[in-house]
Amino acid sequence: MPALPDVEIFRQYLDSTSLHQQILKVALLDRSILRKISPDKFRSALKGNLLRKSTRHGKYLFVRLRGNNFIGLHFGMSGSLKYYKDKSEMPAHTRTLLQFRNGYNLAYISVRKLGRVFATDSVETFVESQQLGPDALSIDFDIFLSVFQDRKGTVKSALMNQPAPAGLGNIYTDEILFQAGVRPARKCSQLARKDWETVYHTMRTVLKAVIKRGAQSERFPGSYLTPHRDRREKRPRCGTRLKNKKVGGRTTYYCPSHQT
DNA sequence: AGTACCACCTGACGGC
DNA sequence: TGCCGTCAGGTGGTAC
Repeated sequence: MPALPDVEIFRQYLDSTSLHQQILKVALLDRSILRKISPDKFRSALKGNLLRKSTRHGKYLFVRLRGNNFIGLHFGMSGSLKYYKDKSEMPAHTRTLLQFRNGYNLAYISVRKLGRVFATDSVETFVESQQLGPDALSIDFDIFLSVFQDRKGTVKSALMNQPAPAGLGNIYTDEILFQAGVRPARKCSQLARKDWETVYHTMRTVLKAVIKRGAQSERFPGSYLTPHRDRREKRPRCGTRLKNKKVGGRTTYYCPSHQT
């Protein structure tokens, strides 16, 4: 699930469990998750160090170690963090593990190994090198509009395209468009400024609401689309059956009567 | 520039 | 029960 809201929850989780704790040991269980850093450098960067401050940009979580040393975490399609004490609680698919002085551990989990761990000495430089645009919760409307105005593809592809507002994934893009009343397959060129205003404000509202609910879909308001993304349970919302189809290569759900 | 397809991986699920 | 095909919330590459 790791799009912007999920990563924000991971960030808060990391803050509330692991910040300012001394790292005694680093276990790298699968080195294939590392990017732009060798296993030795990764271990030595963390060992004996503290996690000093966390920040998030889009779907990336950054943790400052000391000085200008940062670790960047990306969670792919199936990643998460877990803080636990007893060895027996180590989650399946833990790829790397920090052991703290207080006896607790922080596991970075990536089931499908699509997550990645980076090192960088500047978050700004890293964000540029990944060609990420402003974060979806930080971008202002004028920039937002300028990104989309001249695009030729569909609204959904444009929103999901990371250079634009960074952080939206498949699920939340559908949710935003559902609540904004815009069909995912509409062409960007068909939307007026007023429509983009609606999409923009809906994007902010949805992301904030989802974060407030811990990014757990079972806690989302009943009017949300997300809990009903299921091929077997296409639940109607306004008396109409939800449709699903591929848009931009991704499974997409929408309400044909409510979204135009 | 946009799109379509493949690849990276593992697990869950439906069909038979 | 078990095997098999398909699909999954992300990203990056290539080819048209």
